[in-house]
Amino acid sequence: MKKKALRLKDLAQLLGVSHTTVSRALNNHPDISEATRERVKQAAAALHYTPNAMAAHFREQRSKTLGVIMPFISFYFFPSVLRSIEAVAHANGYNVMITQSGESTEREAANARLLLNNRVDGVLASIAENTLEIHHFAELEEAGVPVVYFDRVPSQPGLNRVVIDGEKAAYQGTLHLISKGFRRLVMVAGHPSLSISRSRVEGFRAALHESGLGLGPSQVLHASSRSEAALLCGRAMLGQDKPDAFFAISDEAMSGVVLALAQLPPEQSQSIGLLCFSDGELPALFGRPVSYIHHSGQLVGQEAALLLLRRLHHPSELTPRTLVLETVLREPPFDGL
Amino acid sequence: MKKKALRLKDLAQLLGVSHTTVSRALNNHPDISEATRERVKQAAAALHYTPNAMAAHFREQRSKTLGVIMPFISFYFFPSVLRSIEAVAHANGYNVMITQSGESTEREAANARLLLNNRVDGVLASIAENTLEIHHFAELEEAGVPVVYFDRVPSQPGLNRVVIDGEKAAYQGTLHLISKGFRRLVMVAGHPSLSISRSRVEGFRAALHESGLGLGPSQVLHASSRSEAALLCGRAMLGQDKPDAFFAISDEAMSGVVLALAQLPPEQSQSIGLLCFSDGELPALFGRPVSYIHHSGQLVGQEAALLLLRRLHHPSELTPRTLVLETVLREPPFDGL
DNA sequence: ACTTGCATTGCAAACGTTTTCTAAAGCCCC
DNA sequence: GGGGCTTTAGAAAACGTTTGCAATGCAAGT
Repeated sequence: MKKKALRLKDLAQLLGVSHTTVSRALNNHPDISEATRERVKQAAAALHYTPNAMAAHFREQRSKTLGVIMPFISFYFFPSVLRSIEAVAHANGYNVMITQSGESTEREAANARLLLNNRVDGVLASIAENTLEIHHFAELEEAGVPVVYFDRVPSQPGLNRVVIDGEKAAYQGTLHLISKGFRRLVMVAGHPSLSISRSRVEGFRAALHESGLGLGPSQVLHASSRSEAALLCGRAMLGQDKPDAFFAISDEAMSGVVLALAQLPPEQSQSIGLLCFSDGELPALFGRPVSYIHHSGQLVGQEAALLLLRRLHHPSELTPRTLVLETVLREPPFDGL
Repeated sequence: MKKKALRLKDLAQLLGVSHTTVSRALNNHPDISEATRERVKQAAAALHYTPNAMAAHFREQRSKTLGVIMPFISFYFFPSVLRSIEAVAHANGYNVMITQSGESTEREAANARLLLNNRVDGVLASIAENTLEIHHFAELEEAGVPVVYFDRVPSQPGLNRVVIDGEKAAYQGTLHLISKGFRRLVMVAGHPSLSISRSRVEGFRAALHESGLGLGPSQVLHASSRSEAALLCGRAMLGQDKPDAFFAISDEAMSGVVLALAQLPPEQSQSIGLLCFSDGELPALFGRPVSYIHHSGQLVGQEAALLLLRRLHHPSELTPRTLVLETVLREPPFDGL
């Protein structure tokens, strides 16, 4: 089955030229005449020459590959990001190598090292819940591998990031809920050390304060999964000071809320206000009105990949930048099905 | 910023041994004494030696990388598959390189060629809607790169596949709906040339025939996206012979159904029976009872990756096999939130 | 003492490509 | 018709690792 692959040298021999010429012809080097170039390309196609990218990358000392580090390729958000990272990368001649940290800083560091060993040209990273030190990412930068963080970004200064203004969006979202008449708001956030949690909680807090409502002790729930969100939210609905609206920081958190509310009698749950940060696919499906702050994973991935490519192609532009994407609050009914 | 990376040779020089010895020590070659091995490893760690995997892979003529070809890293199903592929691959020392065909056979072929150029050790593939010829995959096998297909598999004989018995599951699911008293069933399928569509439609048809119901002309809808499913399903609900149950072949198709039903007055839609093939995350969220045939993307990815690894490690076991995974029909209420 | 065998280490080749440097060939112009 | 220039092509080096084989040193066997 496995026959020896045709090499540049073999192709050259068959054509009666040197392998140098073949290489140059295939790479459109200007030194090669139109005639030979065509002849070489035709032969390469006819004989199914398969260039060994490994050898080329090794020789060139760059892999033409972008590494990705994310917590999980979960059902929410990250797939959209990955999808557009892949699209942008391939459109620009780069491959994509993915790794998942599983929310473990240790595995995140191991992944960073793995990508470094594989000499990826750049890295796109969304950090794990517990990651505070970013020594493992600093090592990448020191080795000349630029890192662009997206969504879940570290708070250290001087980094390249693609984010939304979660604080502002949460602030506005909270005011929106208040303007709708809701008063006992509960935010369902993620792990407290995550920047996205912190900033959105801060926006929530600010809006409540400004509206004279203040932030009670149990008005922020921290849940790392859908089921945890459901649990905490269900528990909140059993207390005496029942929430009249939930503001979830992700599709996943909102899913938990919806699951919890489904356990309650309709008359108790139907008037509850719901708002979440979302990629936009899920809210229309919940079977009840859910407003959302559109946070496009597609856009995040695209911009992060483009920013990384820009850093790769113009290494001189060294000033780290944080790209803040726009968000829009959308209310049902959502058109276009 | 970018300083020259420490090489095996440099490390050897610093230690006063040959680079051969360093290589062997780091790879736990038995010929190296315990003492030197330790000394080398300590030095490597202390000096942050970063082995150049590109060079090693090139030399070994294998990339320790699995390639993945899928239509889209969409919101449904495929992320789960990818997630476990990544997990299994890394647990076994393999990297993962992903590509999306975007439902285009041409891009699928280009991706196959790309992966071949990159000398991936094996490929996991789920084919595009229109793919009938699999010449581009045959080329991989001819070059010694084994291919394992999952979920959307070609129908040619002699291939390695991981699938579910969609026909049987659809047959049983259809009988289930009939036993619940539904009579005017409509199946929402995908592109008609996809094997998963064909087999599930076949099971649907068989069950209808066996129950003496027969398959009317407009009882199978073919939709390639959520919005198309919603459109066709909404149109079906406007006809005179309104369906009383929908059987969707994916989470995505069911999402379309749910969106369409949400447009109708509750009294018209609430009694409609709903069943779909699903990864299991979505059905609980729809805000109305939806039964599903559990089709675990996680399991599919895991088994496909394991099968591929088995082929890589035991190339002698050449007989192609099709692994058929079990499915379970689940009905609400779903426990565990 | 000389050989045999074993444990440990080193030398050198090889993987397939790109690229720098050099050389040959063709051409123009004096 | 030869000097200098341009165009084209080749020779050789380099990228960093792994590995077959040779070499060394030492202990044990004869």
